[in-house]
Amino acid sequence: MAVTLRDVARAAGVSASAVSRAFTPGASVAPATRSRIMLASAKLGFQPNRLAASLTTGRTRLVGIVADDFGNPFFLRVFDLFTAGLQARGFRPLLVNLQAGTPATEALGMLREYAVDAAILISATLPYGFARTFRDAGLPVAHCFARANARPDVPQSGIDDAQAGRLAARTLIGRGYVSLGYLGGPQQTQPAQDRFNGFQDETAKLNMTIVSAYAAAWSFDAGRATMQTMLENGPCDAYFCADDVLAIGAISALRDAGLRVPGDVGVIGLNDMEMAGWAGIDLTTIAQPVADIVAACIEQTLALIENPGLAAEARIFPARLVLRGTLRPV
Amino acid sequence: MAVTLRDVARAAGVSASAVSRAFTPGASVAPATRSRIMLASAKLGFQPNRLAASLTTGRTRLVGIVADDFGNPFFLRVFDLFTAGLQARGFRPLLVNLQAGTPATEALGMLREYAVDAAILISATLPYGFARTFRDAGLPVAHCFARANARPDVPQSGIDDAQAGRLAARTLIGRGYVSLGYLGGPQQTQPAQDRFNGFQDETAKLNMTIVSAYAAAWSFDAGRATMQTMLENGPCDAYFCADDVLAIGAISALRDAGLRVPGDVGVIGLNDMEMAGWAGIDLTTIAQPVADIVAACIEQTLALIENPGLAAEARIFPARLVLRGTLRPV
DNA sequence: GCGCATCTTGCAACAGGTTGCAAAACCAAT
DNA sequence: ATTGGTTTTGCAACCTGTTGCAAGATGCGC
Repeated sequence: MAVTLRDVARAAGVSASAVSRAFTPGASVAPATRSRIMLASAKLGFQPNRLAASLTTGRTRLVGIVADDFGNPFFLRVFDLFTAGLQARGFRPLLVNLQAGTPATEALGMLREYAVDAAILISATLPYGFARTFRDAGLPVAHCFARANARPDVPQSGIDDAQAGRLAARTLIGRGYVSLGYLGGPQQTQPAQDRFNGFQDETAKLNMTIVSAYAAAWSFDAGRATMQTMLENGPCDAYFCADDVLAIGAISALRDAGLRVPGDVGVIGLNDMEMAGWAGIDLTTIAQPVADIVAACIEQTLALIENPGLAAEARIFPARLVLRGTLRPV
Repeated sequence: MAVTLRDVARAAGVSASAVSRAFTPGASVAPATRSRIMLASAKLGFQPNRLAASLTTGRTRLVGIVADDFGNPFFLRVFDLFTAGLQARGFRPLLVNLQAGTPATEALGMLREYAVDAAILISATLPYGFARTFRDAGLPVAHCFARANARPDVPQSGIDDAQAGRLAARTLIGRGYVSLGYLGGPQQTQPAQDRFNGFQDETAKLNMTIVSAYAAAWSFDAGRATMQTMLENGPCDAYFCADDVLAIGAISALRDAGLRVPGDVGVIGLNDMEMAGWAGIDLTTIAQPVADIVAACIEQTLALIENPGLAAEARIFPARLVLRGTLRPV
């Protein structure tokens, strides 16, 4: 059915090797031969099969994208950047949509079946050993949005969650909020803990105590439900929510309880996803430089493919305050 | 580096064919032999290379997902459903992120290189001939969220946009709104036109005239900007926005102009994306049964792989009204 | 016109599986 | 034991490209 190398070879009156070389930049072919081959290819509609080529070259130019949070709108931008970025560099993304609890070995298997050149883990919630399973199997792997770690097991990129937490605390303190609350994502996830730690470090300097709670998921509903529970003991002056969606859910609960934001209570989120800036939401938040983080991750991944022995490095970017309308003025 | 069939064959003391058959359900292997092979495979960590297999079987179990709108949060859910659905049936999604204006032949080339078994177009904005280019090249293809068409060129699934438009009109008319406006997405896209046509059909029955405008993209900013322009001639009683994100942008413009929603002006959107239900947005909208649409599309695609001669069929689902807080009570 | 260096080309082996075919092994019945 | 039928197995060819090697072609300087 499909046109093969040998069909073209026959049509152009050359050997199969010649056709292969015509499609390999820098290979030894006479210009006249090459153009004759290209002509025949165009006429027959030939397109080299990269998978067949991968058998000998050992490269598929396929990169596995492993993600487990398709609920958070923040990730749409991330997928866009990853897929476009890989595509621009001649790689094609193969998606693995991790259902909660899929073991690492199974995800690994799904990718090895297709001989991907590398895998990228896009997740803040994946357990710690996940990336290591991939690396130990000899598959180049990078972890995006992982916990900041000066000496990581695999290349990683993201923000320093503790720094983001400190920034949130300083921002709230600077506005004169006194009793502070923290609303995190699932407790077993690193970002939820690290953001809390940074937040607490800064408040502890002033001997402030903070209340905290962890939502069951990084979602609107979980944020809303958790805030409702927190409110049973009365509201704080302001809350740091470890994620924008969580923050929006929390605000919904606050307003339902008759509290005005920012009139009665301040809220600051994290991520600066697109809709944080939408009217009706207008959320003050801490931004991750997503484009930089993704670009760094792609760079790390491709470097690792070139040189599998490369030492793992952490690319950590600063988080940045984005002021909108959910905190009172200074 | 990687463990191959022959390594396992050697370890298990059988031929390569035996190993291949051990991994092929229903193939002729003695149970004892199979378990010996499986044991050896497990010990060596062997995993069949599906790409190598595809050379002889002609099947990669790869499905190309072609999408061009990573800006609309609605699509995150769609990606989730597609990737999970394909995965559950043993297919792996290969993503093509279409930049505006990428010609169909180029997208096709990216997929043929990897010998995908089929392609799925996920887009309401792709030009009409796109899918046909794929089909004419002999690649099974289905189009999700395409224009409802009783006799389509390729299998398609989605809602009947005209019906959705009629539903919007009837809803607004039923609430007593008199002067009505339509805010569509990019004018050259089918859904923007068809939703308008349905909307107009219904209003024409009552001899109402409607004002209409088309946004430059299916985005918040475009919706907001277009509504600002529309307001120069004074507001309508209510607007039907052909997409939720557009509607949210439009509401932002209305409120900025000092108009209350739903006090002064009513707004109804389309899609019922998750955040339409969030507090602070609370958008009345028309829902597409996304899960059904995606499931139908996957089904159609896999059926087409099995039987490439299958006649193209349109699976059209009814759109449904979701009442929230942006229309005045009846 | 010759010799030598450089290009170009085809052959054949190979990458990692699959599969038609025929031989070998097995089983039960005579 | 022998026969006939069914299973199981291995051989070898094949899927589509790539690549080392050596032979053939070309070009250049003298």
